[in-house]
Amino acid sequence: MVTQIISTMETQVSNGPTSNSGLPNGPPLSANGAADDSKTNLIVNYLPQNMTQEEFKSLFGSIGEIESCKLVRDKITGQSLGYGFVNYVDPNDADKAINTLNGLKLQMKTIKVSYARPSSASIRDANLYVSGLPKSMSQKEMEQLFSQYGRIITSRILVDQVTGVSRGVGFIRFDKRIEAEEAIKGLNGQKPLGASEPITVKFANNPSQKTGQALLSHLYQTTARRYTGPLHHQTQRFRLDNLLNMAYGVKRFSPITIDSMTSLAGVNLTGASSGGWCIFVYNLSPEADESVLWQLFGPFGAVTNVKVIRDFATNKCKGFGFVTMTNYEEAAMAIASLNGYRLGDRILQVSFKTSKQHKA
DNA sequence: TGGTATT
Repeated sequence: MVTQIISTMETQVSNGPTSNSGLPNGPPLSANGAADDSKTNLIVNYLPQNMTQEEFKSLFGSIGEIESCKLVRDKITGQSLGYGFVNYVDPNDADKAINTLNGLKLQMKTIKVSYARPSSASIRDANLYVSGLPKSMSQKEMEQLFSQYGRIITSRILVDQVTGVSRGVGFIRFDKRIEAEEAIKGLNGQKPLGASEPITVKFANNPSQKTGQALLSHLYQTTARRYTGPLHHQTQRFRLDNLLNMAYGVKRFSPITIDSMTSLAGVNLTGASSGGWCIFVYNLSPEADESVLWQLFGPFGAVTNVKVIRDFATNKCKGFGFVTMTNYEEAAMAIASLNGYRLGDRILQVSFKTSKQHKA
């Protein structure tokens, strides 16, 4: 398992050689001679911690041809930093990826897909740590306070995990480092309007001063998770309820693109394993595409691949597809939850793939 | 001082 992790640490996926900038048919060039990928290059934020480069490429490759993509990882530990870049060949596919994958729920996360800003030193280290905020101040109010110094990319107020009350601590990421510097000059030690205490504004700690212990802990968890065998049925059902609540929140039968949950069928335990657990999904509509499979199965855990089987002549879905999931527990829960599930006007049949599936 | 927004 350690070997597997290390072998993917420096993986980069790219189709074709480095572009011949400036040659006929090469990419468009901006004024300074750099390739202009502003219409094709996307940044993807809030990825699940355990998503791999291969899963990342598979998800975004389902939209269109990828020029290159990279899941950004910690240089030392190899752990995902939770974001990545996808550069498409066709600007239309970049636009399509934003429209179809932005907001996609994967496990506990809702991913964000947007155009990447041109890479530049001026946009680095622009994240601020703010403390001493009035507990009553909302994220919106905090943004209003800081927006006079520049364009805010993200903001967050930390809350008590139990009560949900503000801890008076937050983060503000500006578009440009100089904007962050100006905000420190203007707001550090100042009292917001109506506040009784001054706030502290400084640059946020750079993430990732990971210790060797953190690396070992990560490797241990990764290794331990792979060999979990079948669970007792009761345990499975309990875990299923928990997972649905985690994935879908209180309205657990109403995920974004799914209109109703009609049944929770039993788990078919006959599936085989090799490089993951292959799941057979039957009764998809002719219009079904890969994104629907990502949306259906993504919330249940690590999905490494999805495939809609299409008719060669018409390119319409032949009514079925396959999903590969890494972990047995997650695959079993996805099957238990999605078998019998009504998608549009169709009742899905979902099971582990068997060698004689067509007889069903 | 969190979850991870510039390769």
